[in-house]
Amino acid sequence: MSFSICVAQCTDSLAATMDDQARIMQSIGGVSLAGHSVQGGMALPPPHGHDGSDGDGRKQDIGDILHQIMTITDQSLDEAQAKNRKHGLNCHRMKPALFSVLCEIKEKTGLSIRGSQEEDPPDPQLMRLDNMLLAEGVAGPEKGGGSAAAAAAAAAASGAAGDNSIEHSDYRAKLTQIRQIYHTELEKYEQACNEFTTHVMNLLREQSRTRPISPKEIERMVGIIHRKFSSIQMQLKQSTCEAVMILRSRFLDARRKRRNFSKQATEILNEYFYSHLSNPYPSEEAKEELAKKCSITVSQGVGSTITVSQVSNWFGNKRIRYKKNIGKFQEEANLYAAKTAVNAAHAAAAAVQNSQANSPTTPNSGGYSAPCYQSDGRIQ
DNA sequence: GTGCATGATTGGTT
DNA sequence: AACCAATCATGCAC
Repeated sequence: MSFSICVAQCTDSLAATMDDQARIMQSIGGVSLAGHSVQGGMALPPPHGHDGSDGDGRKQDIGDILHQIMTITDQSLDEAQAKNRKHGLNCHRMKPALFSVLCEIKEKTGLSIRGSQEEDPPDPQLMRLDNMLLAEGVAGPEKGGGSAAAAAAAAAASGAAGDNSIEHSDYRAKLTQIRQIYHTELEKYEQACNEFTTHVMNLLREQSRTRPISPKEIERMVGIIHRKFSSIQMQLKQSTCEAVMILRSRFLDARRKRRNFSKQATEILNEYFYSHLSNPYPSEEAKEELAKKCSITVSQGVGSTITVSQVSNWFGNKRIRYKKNIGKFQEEANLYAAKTAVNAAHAAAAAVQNSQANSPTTPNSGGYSAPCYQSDGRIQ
């Protein structure tokens, strides 16, 4: 975000303070100081003129110091001449007293922006953002403990415990990513704020040697800087909230999105379906078994995990679609019938190896049986 | 872009 | 609660 803007704005504030300084000098130009009228800044008597008397000497002191202040303020501080004057000013015996008076006048003339000095009531929008970030687990202590990766891994490891566990783990992983970015940025801003505050404070302290700057003024400046940075932080919070909202909506929408099962998973389901065509209603245990089997292919890097309810959906869809158009599925049915037959044959061969009962297996012995449909089309 | 395949959802039925 | 049937919405081959 715009760190440079903040810096620019703070620098503006500094420039404004410098303007204030000039105005003060003008305003006190006609003020009677130590009983003597001092004309406008630049129309001061020459700094080194002497008229002999002690009183006049003191007047001369004040006039001298004021003149130096004005010259330094108007000119570049880099100039060698200004350096000399600065040095002269610093060593001037009247300087502390005059600066103290100038600071007092500055405070009294109301140049301090009292309104902004007052403690602002907490911004309701900021509070909303904070509450949301806290509720979403972005701000505040980390939920559930452990790292994001660990949390995601734990969620994934729980497998088919919940239908949305995988999506949920994805959601949590992404949320943690947002959280990390948020905290990193926040830390960066705080660091930048501290650095900038220190820099400005040093600058003001340095300047306070050449122009009257009260500690209150420095405090105010720090306040201004902090406000600027907190407004940037609010932008960060807002962006984070938006990111969370987008993530949420995507997560919810994702429920409706579908991904095709892997070829292996479909094969497993089809094998079961066609080998149980007379009663293609797997029990809860069978569904769990199938879901497990299908999900194993995931660990081999294929497709995504399949839940029990997905297996139920698949069988529901398959039954209705098979029934609607048996002809279309005939080829597929024959294919899987042959497949299961071969499997069964292998199994049988392994079981009764070298057995005398080595009769050839019929295609249907593998479990394939013609479906029995009632007159209304219902699968029996 | 279009049409088909397919996983998910919804409302009704048993 | 499980299932059916219709429908939605996306994936994918062409």
